[in-house]
Amino acid sequence: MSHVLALEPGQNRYAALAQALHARILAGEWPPGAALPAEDVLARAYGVALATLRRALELLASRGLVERVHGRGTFVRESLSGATMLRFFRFGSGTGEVPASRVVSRRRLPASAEVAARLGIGPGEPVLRIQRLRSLGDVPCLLEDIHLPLPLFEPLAEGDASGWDDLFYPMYARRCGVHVHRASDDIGFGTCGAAQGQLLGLPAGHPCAKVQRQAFDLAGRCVEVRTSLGDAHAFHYTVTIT
Amino acid sequence: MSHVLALEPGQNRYAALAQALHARILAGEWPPGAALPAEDVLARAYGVALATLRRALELLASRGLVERVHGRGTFVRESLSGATMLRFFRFGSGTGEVPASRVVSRRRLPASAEVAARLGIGPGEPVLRIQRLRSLGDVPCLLEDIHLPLPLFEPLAEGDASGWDDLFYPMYARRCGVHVHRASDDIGFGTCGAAQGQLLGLPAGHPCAKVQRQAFDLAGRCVEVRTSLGDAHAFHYTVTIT
DNA sequence: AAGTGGTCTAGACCACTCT
DNA sequence: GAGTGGTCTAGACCACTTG
Repeated sequence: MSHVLALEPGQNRYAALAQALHARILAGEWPPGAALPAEDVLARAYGVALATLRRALELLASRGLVERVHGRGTFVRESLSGATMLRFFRFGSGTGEVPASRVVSRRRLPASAEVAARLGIGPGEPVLRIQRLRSLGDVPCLLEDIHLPLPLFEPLAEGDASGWDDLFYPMYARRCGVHVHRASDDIGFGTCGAAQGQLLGLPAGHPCAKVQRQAFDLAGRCVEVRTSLGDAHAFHYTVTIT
Repeated sequence: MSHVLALEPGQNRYAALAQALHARILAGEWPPGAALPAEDVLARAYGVALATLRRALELLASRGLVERVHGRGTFVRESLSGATMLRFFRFGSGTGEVPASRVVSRRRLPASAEVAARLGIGPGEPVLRIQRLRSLGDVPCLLEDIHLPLPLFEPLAEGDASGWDDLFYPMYARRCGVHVHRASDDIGFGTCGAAQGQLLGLPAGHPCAKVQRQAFDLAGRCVEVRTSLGDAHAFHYTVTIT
């Protein structure tokens, strides 16, 4: 199989190559987790030097689109897994304790204007709302409010929710074929309402950190919107600038 | 001038090369802002291929140690400049308004245990404490509490402080020869005291975002410790994970 | 025009993984 | 041993900046 490379004026060959491969990944030619053809095969297919093709793949790797493993191959990245909201908080003994997770409620409902805007769908379109409480050793610490667009996440709308995984993203991939590839967390401050406080074991009006997340798939569509609430005094986050 | 490359077993040539150049930069052979020798000169000096030397320089560039400019050269990075604490807050009209800056107090004093620990000096050693209020259009929004180790920052301890720059880091470089190269911001929430609230125009006990910064020079020594306080309701920050 | 970094090639050899 | 990505070389040519 031979491919022609469309070289826009002023564009590098490796950038054009990366763009071409990116498009083929989005088209589903190599699904998440699958291996791309070997370097020399791809290089011959596009008629470029090995080093040029390697540079294109390194570009895709630096963008988090593929993962390269010495001796094994180059793979399309699977969904995120290590992105828990708990990294924003200092709870418990500091040991890497595993947080328990309980689904408090689950309902179909029409998207509010705000949720629809963040999901990129029309207001009133059906979504699945999941409320979930995370605890460390019986102490509730984080309340999550999750909205999922509904035709897509139908498999989660029915059936037993008590056996769900602690990590949602791998579950989205397995049960709905949705791969979360990138997420954007917006950190802010607010107070909790009475009902929220009750679940968290905090008085109404207690200061809370509020993290609003949008999660995106490979194609850049927003597939999840999530608001997490936790005691402001337990919040901490470190940024390094250079 | 020819240089020998110490190749630890299992180490790449470009990594060793980067390490060697890093050491020469730390030693002051090329001060911040200065240009390194041209690629072919360095490559010949170390007896490596051009591509290998380029890879070493790209490594240093990715670590923020040098900056490469097409057609001009490779330069040791100068101090940070665009790292204002205001990026953590949503104040004013949202337009890129320039914040005014007023030094509220300046005093020599012995380092408290906490400040000493963060600065990496002994407790009780002399430091300069600067308190500074930043405002947007007459509205105070950010209170900064800065501690500087004192033998080093002597030039700032005396003289008129009213004409100081809005950006401190370029001033540190110009007046004290200290180049801030990296900074770590630790974000948390708390409340303000009575005196702090008075300066910020907030009631005592009002919820505040607290950003604790450590700033480091090229060699990794902590050269500044800073605590910034602002209204928690104005706080917001976005992180993207991938 | 001279000097700098950026792109691209062709090919040799090494290191890791799997079976 | 066969197949993968990682390192290194030598050299040609291009693009940008400066005098």
